[in-house]
Amino acid sequence: MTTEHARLVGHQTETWDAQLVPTDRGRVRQPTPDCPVEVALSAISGRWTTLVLRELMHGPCSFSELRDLLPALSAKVLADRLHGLVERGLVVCERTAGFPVRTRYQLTARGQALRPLLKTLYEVGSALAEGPEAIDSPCGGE
Amino acid sequence: MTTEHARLVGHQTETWDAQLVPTDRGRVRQPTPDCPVEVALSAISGRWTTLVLRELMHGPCSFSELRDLLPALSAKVLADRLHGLVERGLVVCERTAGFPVRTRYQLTARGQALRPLLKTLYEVGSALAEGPEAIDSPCGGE
DNA sequence: CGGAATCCTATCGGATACTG
DNA sequence: CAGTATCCGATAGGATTCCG
Repeated sequence: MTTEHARLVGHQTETWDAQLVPTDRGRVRQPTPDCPVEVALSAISGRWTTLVLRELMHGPCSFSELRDLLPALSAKVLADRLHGLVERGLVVCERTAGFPVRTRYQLTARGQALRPLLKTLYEVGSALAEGPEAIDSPCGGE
Repeated sequence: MTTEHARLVGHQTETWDAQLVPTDRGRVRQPTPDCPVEVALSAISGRWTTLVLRELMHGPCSFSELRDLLPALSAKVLADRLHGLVERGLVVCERTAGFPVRTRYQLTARGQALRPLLKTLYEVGSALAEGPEAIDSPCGGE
């Protein structure tokens, strides 16, 4: 009875895993935008986003530097990603006045907060990749 | 010069952040399927997936139980998600022989490996949600 | 240099209806 | 109960071309 789920949904008494859902914000039955998990997911959403973030974690970059670091990423998609990141306050962009224009994309403090997430993605992904001993599960079956 | 990036890409000497990219598998310039980060991302990819995983983390569920727990999730999408998870060896499905048919979706050991990821998503998402003190960044600008 | 504009295809996810 | 089948609108994201 240790991991029993008393999830009699139609009727009160719902227990939540304190590790997965520590606060009320996570007690959702739909992918609502204000659920912390959704917030984090949308921060890294979109193809190439984690790679762009990885480069920026390393230090500020100009548009072209990012293009050089990720040659297969098209200008349009890079601009899309960058705009999304700026929109969410994860990155700031500074531009020089002169010509040719120079840009400087840089993580904000909030953007830096994504570091542990990238780290965990890597760790968990590594664990999944190396261990194809799938099939059986020691879950808490009754 | 502590966090300088000696990323002279066109020419050798690339340094990698040992925390973000500890192994060769992550030294990629594109979203390749075998990069650990991509492996983890594809494990949780798709709308509703993290919610389905959350329920399964709590214990095995039948198809209908999942539908009750996530009422706004359509049968089609739930089936899609479940199939994807089974395909990747994160979940197993058992069915009773009799009638009516009963199912039992359960996380595998690999599926359980996603727990720390869900936890981190929640934590990082919470940090982002509560701290809109965006703008300035104490990054390692030169 | 640093993009924006346009176009085009693939896939996603939701609604609805039906089946073993 | 546990799905499948079909349809369909909305994006995502890549290629290409042009602009300040």
